[in-house]
Amino acid sequence: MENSYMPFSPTTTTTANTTLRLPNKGWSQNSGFCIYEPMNSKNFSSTPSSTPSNSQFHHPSQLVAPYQSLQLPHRQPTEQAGHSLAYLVYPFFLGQNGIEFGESSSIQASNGVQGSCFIQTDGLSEEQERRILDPYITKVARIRRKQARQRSLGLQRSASSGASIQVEERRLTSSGADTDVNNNNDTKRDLYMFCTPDNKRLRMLLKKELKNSDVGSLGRIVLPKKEAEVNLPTLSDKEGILVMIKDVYSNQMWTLKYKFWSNNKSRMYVLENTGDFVKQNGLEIGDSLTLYEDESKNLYFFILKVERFAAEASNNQHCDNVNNNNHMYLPFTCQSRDEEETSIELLIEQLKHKEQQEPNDFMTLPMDAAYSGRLPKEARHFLSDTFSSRETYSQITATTLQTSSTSIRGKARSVDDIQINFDDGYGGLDMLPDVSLYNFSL
DNA sequence: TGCATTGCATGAAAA
DNA sequence: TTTTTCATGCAATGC
Repeated sequence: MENSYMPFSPTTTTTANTTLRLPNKGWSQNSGFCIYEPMNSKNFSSTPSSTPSNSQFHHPSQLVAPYQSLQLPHRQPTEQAGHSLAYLVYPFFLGQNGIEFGESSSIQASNGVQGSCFIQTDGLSEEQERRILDPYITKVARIRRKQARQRSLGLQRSASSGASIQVEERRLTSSGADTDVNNNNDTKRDLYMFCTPDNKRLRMLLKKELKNSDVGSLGRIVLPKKEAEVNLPTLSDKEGILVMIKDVYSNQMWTLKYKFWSNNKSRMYVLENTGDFVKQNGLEIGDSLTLYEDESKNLYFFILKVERFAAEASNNQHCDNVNNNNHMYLPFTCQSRDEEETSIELLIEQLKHKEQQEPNDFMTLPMDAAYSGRLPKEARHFLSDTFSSRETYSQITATTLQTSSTSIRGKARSVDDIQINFDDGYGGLDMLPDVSLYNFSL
């Protein structure tokens, strides 16, 4: 007897073609999800399917040229009145006090759509201003960031540390601004730190850097045991179960078999029938496969082709709007406290006048310094409109860009843009970046 | 017989 | 040094 774990409804299998949809009109919330739906093994196939929708969300390979072979996290550009393009990256990383669109009346989604990941760029409201200045809020935000950072680093949350944070929050909330119940709800909710284009919250289950045997002809991907046992459905027998996994930013759905082999007194966990999955997604050694689940236990996957990203970026191909949050190019960074005090303005000046300036040079500095009032007006305006708290983002990165499509022997002919990334610092190097971009010409 | 698939065994690497 | 994990080799099996 074969079990399956497929919260996604398998009833809608039409075409494997990636469809396009608006971010605010994502997968149907009521598309007949069923949990642990039995599946006839004879009818099983790993053929991808996609949920039918009138979606117009752009697969990155269809949206922006640089992603045609990169399959980086998707960035949805949005025209903002009076500003440059801003980009959001999916799966979007959710800051605890940060990108909570639709939750704050002071932050309206653009296009008149509540709950979208797009942001209005009008001036600060009084409410926003109050929140920015409210030290209590920023303190809570700091604590929550600490929690998120610990989780994101993959640390097992010990009972003691968890308790201490709770105590600290309780102490803060004794004024009545919050309750233990809310804390618990928040803690549970905080596990879901990413967001799909249609605003489903995701939590990361496991990440696998693909090896030769994973992308070879065997059609199976070995999964890390610890994460599999903790985060994936428990397997009672060797038969395994069928799982339906959806691409984070396309509608493509795959049905794979999740099972284990006995290995001495232990187990090896594998995904099987991955041949077509690997082939169609063009997976190669070094690419990473990350599994997520949403709050309804639907499974999602995300592919990051790190090696090719590094290779292409280092060849200065299509550097526009490529973020470097993987910190692959780090010619220099702020080292001393004095340097950290450097304003964003000075940082940009240093980049501009750096000898032999090349694309992907970048510097970083803490958000506090960036927010010291010397931030360029446009960038500050953008920040204010985007984030409800100055504490939300802790680091700023300025990166030079090659904006000219012309290059000589792989080197940029000119570097005429600086891209500023606002990095919340939650994710460390291994997590998908939470990034918003602000570009302006030198 | 040959090829593909399955799952156990082995050993290197990491903890 | 020992234990555990995991990449992969390879024999058994099925078609």
